[in-house]
Amino acid sequence: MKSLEELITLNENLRKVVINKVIAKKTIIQRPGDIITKGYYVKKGLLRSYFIDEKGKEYTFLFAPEDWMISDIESSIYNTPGTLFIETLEDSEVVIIDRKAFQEMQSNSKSLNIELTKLLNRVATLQKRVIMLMSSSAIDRYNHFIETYPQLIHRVPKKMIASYLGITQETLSKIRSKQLKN
Amino acid sequence: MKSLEELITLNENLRKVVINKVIAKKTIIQRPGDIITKGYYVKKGLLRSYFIDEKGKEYTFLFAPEDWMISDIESSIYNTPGTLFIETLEDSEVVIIDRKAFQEMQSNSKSLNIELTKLLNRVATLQKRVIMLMSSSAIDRYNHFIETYPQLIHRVPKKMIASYLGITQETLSKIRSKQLKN
DNA sequence: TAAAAAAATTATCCTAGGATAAGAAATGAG
DNA sequence: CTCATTTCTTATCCTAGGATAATTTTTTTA
Repeated sequence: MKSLEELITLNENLRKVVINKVIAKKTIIQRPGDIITKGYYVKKGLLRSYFIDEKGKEYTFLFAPEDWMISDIESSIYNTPGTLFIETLEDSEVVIIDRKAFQEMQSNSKSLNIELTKLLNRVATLQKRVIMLMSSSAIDRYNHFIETYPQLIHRVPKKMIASYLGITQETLSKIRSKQLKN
Repeated sequence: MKSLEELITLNENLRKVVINKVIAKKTIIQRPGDIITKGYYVKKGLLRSYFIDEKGKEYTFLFAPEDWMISDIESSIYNTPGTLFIETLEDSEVVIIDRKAFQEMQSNSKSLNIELTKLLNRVATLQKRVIMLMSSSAIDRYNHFIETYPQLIHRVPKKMIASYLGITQETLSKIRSKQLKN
């Protein structure tokens, strides 16, 4: 497969939606709350995305060394404020891709665009799941599950819900009985 | 946005790569080791994907009620044996989409296809990450990290690696010093 | 509708990894 | 080169959640 570099050089349209940039190390290039439609392709150096929870604890979401992409997918799909910081860990050269412009560029295949949207949704869901697994206690994960899938609690055996949350069914039982008392 | 249903009815090409099926509850429709290019869109009922680790412990990866998609993405990108079971939890009606045929159908936009591949890779990466977070101990996660990103250990502060693995930097220190002794 | 199988609960005991704290080592800035 | 800041390590103590096992409840099947 051709590198992004080569592709950009070759493709007339692509060159229009793409910007090259050199960024010094320890620069925060994106913050939670920003509404972003940008993705960053790393030509040289090292970027990192991370988030900070209410208690101020920091969680690294992704490292992006050479030839990786990094972005806050959730935000770029839904045009909602992002949740991630993105920063350079080393002096870096990146290609900035404006996803909006990119997507507008080719609306020729309807079904493919729908497939793309589905996939983006999937990435966003998994992104949230990883964040949950890293930062939340079993109780918080359970509560979040109930909010997100209120119907499923009645349709799915508890032990499978436990196995989705990454806890044992015994622990899930503890949590539920404790919650009933309050 | 139109439902998949409507789209299929409207689109001549789409109808060729798509099969409707009714499946009884508790049927396993896919197993680890299968080489799969299929995705399942749930019209009615409830599917679940899960995996089983070496110790026989079961982890639910995803629930798919009405209007969800479910598939083992990793396998369908790389044409490698899959890692997930997929089963019906209720009597279900699904639309089976052959991803290979689907993708061959529209190779018109090169750059879009590349974008698609990138995204699929991203989903696969996140899928593995979720599986790691749910099923592995801190030590295993650390070892896996080193194997996957051998260079990064030297380029990234330890505390950021800890925050990527979902552990504290003190615990990472414990792990590392224990490993040096062996 | 009875018997068997599977799922859920509860209690006890245990361990991986968190929190806290304090010192050592490394990095950075003037 | 030196002082200050950040990172890393080590030790102690503690807690969320796992493992095990026994009992109850629900579901399945004959």
